[in-house]
Order: sequence, then structure tokens, then C-alpha cells
Amino acid sequence: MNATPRVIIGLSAVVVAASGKGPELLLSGSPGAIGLPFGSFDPIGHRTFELAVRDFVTSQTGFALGYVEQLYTFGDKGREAPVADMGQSSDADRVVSVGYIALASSIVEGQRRAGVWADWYRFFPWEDRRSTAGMRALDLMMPDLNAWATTTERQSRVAMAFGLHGQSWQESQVLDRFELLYEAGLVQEAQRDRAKSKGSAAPAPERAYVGEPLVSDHRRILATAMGRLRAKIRYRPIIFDLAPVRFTLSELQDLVEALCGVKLHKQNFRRTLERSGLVESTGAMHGETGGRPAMLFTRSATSRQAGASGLSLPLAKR
Amino acid sequence: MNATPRVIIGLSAVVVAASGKGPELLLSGSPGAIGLPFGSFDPIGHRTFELAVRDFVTSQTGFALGYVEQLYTFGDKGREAPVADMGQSSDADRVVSVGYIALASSIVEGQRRAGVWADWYRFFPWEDRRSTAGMRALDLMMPDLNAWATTTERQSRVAMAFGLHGQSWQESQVLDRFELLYEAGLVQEAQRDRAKSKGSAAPAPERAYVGEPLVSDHRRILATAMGRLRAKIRYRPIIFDLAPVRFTLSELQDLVEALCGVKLHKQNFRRTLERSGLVESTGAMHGETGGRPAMLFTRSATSRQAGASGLSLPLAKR
DNA sequence: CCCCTAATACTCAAATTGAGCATTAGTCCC
DNA sequence: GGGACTAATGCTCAATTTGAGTATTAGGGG
Repeated sequence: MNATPRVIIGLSAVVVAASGKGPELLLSGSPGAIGLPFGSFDPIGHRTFELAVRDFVTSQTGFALGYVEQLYTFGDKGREAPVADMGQSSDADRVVSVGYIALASSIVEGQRRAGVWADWYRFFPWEDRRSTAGMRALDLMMPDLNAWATTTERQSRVAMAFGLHGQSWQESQVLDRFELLYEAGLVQEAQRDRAKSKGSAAPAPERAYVGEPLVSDHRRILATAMGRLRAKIRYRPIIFDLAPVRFTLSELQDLVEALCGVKLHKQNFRRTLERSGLVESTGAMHGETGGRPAMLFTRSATSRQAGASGLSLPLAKR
Repeated sequence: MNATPRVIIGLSAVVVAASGKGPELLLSGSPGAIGLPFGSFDPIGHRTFELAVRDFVTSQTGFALGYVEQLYTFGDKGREAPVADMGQSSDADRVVSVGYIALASSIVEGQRRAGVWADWYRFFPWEDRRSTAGMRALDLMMPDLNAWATTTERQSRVAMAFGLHGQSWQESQVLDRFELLYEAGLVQEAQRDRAKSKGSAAPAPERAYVGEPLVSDHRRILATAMGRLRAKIRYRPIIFDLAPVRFTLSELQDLVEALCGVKLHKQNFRRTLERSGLVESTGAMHGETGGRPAMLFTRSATSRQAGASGLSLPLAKR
């Protein structure tokens, strides 16, 4: 052909699984350059993106995916950064990356070893509001946020994003919050991208960045994924693609709470869940609770139908 | 490089504007081969997809876009079909198309001439349930649907998708319905794609296809867009990107109804809308109503804030 | 058998929906 | 100028759906 630069399609996957404690992510890369599992799309070999994603995640990590859904296609010049193991790309190529979310139900021990898993709140400490300890992350960055919010427009954005001044916290606005922190220079990626575009930069301002960074724009992709999952849990029964086959209602609630980063009102959670018809009790009981034994439930047949709705999230008081 | 086929990124845009009657689409192509505005992405010239979309829609149709949002990236081999005006692609290339939704507020007359606009229900007659006339479209295809639904699994899918047997109609499941009709062979694209993959096909079965077809997989992209818009209207105030600057509540309701294809309860619509704080009354009145003059409203400042919520849709009874 | 811990059951009030009925302010027509 | 007509607005009421607690209950461990 001609000198037209090639377009390379990269695929990145946010692979989420529920461990006992909460949502965990499958990561790849080496210490200091951690990122999402990433592969490039082969226009000949792969018939669909989804098959390609399943393929490279399995071959890179040995982990087989369950539910898979396309997230977003990132094509901005400037925020992507070439990733080492991406294959034979050159500077002249344009990399477009299609992000996917994949859910894997509770990790089987054998599979667990097949990759590096990490609690996703390592990268977004301010997103975990289940405990006062988690809330502290937000307090810690407030001074810097306030310093940045010099105009009323910015102040109002901060208030909306972080649920300040009477605004309510919206658990699914993960991307808004991340982008705001990026603009405010509170996440390390912001400094890195600026340095890159300015040539070799002035020394990084001495500042405590919030959360651990990821390679390229992977933390942004991850924020998009978290937001999408948290929103989707309300209108599609995807939570069951993450939960084990049989679970107690408390286990399910813990999982939802971990995913959404908020505490729910226990009795009301049960009530809406039972009323929704999404779960049905197996006869069996689960005894290792420390208190009264709990009934084990499974997802119902109706929860599998296309168009089944999701969970309501009855927030608990402060 | 080598003989690797190029990847071509196509961009297609579902451009929606509200005319007096309802949502209209910007189309391009010649009679018999109508499709969405479509352009290819230039890896050198375009910094972001969004800019590229704005660019080619404007240059193809002279129409300037307002709100723009990425929809989905379609990359399946087999359902895309080369589009004539796509540029210098060859058979060996792999076309990946990124779909966008764009909203343009009520059409200015001068701009209107700049492209071909059509009521989107031409392509999805069954999606308009505002009148009994619209409902007839569904009745007409029921025999064929029933003929296809040979298994209980299929029957249940039909019932869920089309709100039969006590199931409720979900206005945003446009894609589910379209895909089901595609599988059932009721839309012309299904026949066309089968013919293509089987080589020169048997003569098309004599059957009345439902809705007008579009080039390539553009009707599928459109279904995705409609579903997304209908869903999004509930949790983001995007309706105001479609409505004129000043409107009466009835006009706004008509617009929402046209978009969602359902009738709403008028008094309750007003109530939730006023309570939501998304609109505020300008002092002015609008007299040409035929009845009592109506107050003119505008979107409020809070409706512009990131994170503002959308409308509730109080359905009217049968 | 008593204590401790969760799970499960119930209760009650506040807020949100679903459905109508009632009023009102213009236009059109004698 | 008065009455008919047509939407826009206002209000009411009951049925649900939330939000928040208080009360029971069934195991495990001394």
C-alpha cells in the first residue's frame, strides 16, 4: 500500500472476580509497570473481538472467562502509551484500544494461581466507603482538591463528584471522579502524561499521589469498568455472574457492598431481593456463620432471562 | 511492513434531531442503499474519534453536531458489509466500525435542508406504541414470530422481548427485539447476510419483511442507539440536548413519548418533572395551543451539572 | 442451660407512584 | 359580551415502595 500508518487494535480486559473479601482484578506486567491484561487484535485470526479477548486472557494467564461485555473504545492520541508487550508496533502506528469487562465467578483455587490478582481499591482508595477507614482516603485528598478548586465551577464539580455539601455520593460516577483527580493532578498518570507531552519534564512536583498508578491509560479504563459494573448491577442481574452458585443472602450483600463500595441496610436488602424473584432458596443451610445458620440461595430461572432486572440498593445510614 | 491486512476504522453516526413530529435521523446514501452517515477514521489527521465524527458528518451533510457519545464498536466478521463510499478499502482489509450517537436540538430550518432526514420508526415500526395504529405493526408480525417460536425457550424469549403474556414492554430493549427478528428471519438483513455467506443464494423466501432495511449492519447500530437513548433518558438529562431551548411541558412530553414510543400520564409527568428541578419556568407563555396557554420552560442550571439525573417515565394506562 | 452471634421476621411512618377529577385561561363563534 | 371548546394546570386519594428500627430465633460454645 502506501505510507499510511497502520492502525493497531489493542484489546484490554478488566477481569473481575469475587474472592472472599471483595472484587479482585486480574493484572499483568512487572512490578512498576502493572497493567490490565492486554493483547492485540489479529484481523485475520479473530472473527470477533470477544473471542479474541477470551483467547488472549486465557493464553496469557490460563484463566477462562465467563461473562464478557464490551466497555468502550479508547482512541485519543496522547493518553494511550505504547505498552511493552503489545507486539510489533512502532511509533508510527496508531493504537486504538477496545476495553472489555469480564466477570468470573468466585475464584476456584486452582485458577487463582494463574495470574496476579489484586483488590481493585488499591487503585481507587476513595471509592471504598464501606468503613470509616475507607472514608479517610477522601479526607486525605480534600486539601489538594480544595487547592485545585479555585473557581466556583470547579468547586461545584468537586461537590457533585464526591458527594459534598449535601450532594449525594453516586457510586457509579467512578470515571467522573477519576477524571477530576487527573485534571487536578492528584493521580500520577497526569504528571506522567504532562511530562511526556512537554518533552523531558521538570521534576515531578513533590506530592502524594492518590492510589496506585497503572500503565498507559489502564486506570482510566478500569474506572470506566467500575462505573459500568456499579451501574449495571441495578438493572441487570450481573451480580450472579460474580457470585458463587450457592450463597447466603449475607454473602451476596457483602459482595454487592464490596463492588459498590457502600454499606447497605441488611433487612431491606433481603426484602427487595426476595421480592424481586431473582433468587430462590435451595433447601440447604450454611452453618459456619457464627450465629444462626443461614439459608443458601441460588439465582432463579427468571434471573437468567434476557431482560431480567437488577438489584435495588437500599443504602444504610451513616 | 508485511502482508498483514490493514485494519480500517469506520465511523458511523446515528444523528438524531427532534422535528415537530418526533425523532428524526440523518441518513445518507442513494435510494435502495440508505445508511447512516459513515466515514473512515484517519489515523494521522484525527486526534480523537469524536472530532473525526463531527468532522465527517459536517463535511458530508453540512450539519453541525451537538452532544456526541460513543455507542459501541462493531467488529464481527460477517455482519459488516463494505459500504460503497467508504473510501479506498479493499477486500483484504478488516473493517471495524465505531458507532456514535449524536443529538442535535430541534432542527433549524436552514440546516434541515442539508441532509436527508427520516422518522426512525420507518425502520422499526414495532417500536412505536403510542397509538393503536402503531401497535398494529406488532400484531402483523405475530404470526411469523409464533411460527418461529417452536421451542419453549424461543417462546419465552419472544414473550420477554415483546412484552407478551403479562410481561411488561421494556422500551429500551430495542436491540433484543431486533436481534430476535433477525434470527427469526423477519428482517431483510437476515436474508441478505445468509445469501452472502452461502454464496449466491436460493431465491429470497417470499415474505413481508418488517421495517425498511439499511445498508450493512446499520439497522443494528441504530437499534443499539435507540435502546441506549431510551435507557439514558431515565438517568441523564439528555432529553434537553434534543429539545428546543424553550418548550412547554406538553412539548417536552411529546418528545419523550416519541423517543420512547410510549404514552405517558400527563399529570404525573408534570409532577415528577417539576419536582426534579430539571426545568424552570421562563416567565413567557405559549399561546398557540388551542386551549389554555402553556408556560414556557427551560432546562435549569442544575440539569447541566455532571451527574444530574434524568426523567422518570410515568406510563399511561392502555 | 445460659450467652453470644447472626439470620430472619415484623412494624410503622415517609416518600413515591398510579389514576382520576376539578379548575382555569385562552381561542373561536355567534 | 356570552357560551362552547380545548388544553394546561391544580389537587386528591389510594396503592406501592422505601427507610429505619425493634423483636425473634436457631446454632455453637462454655
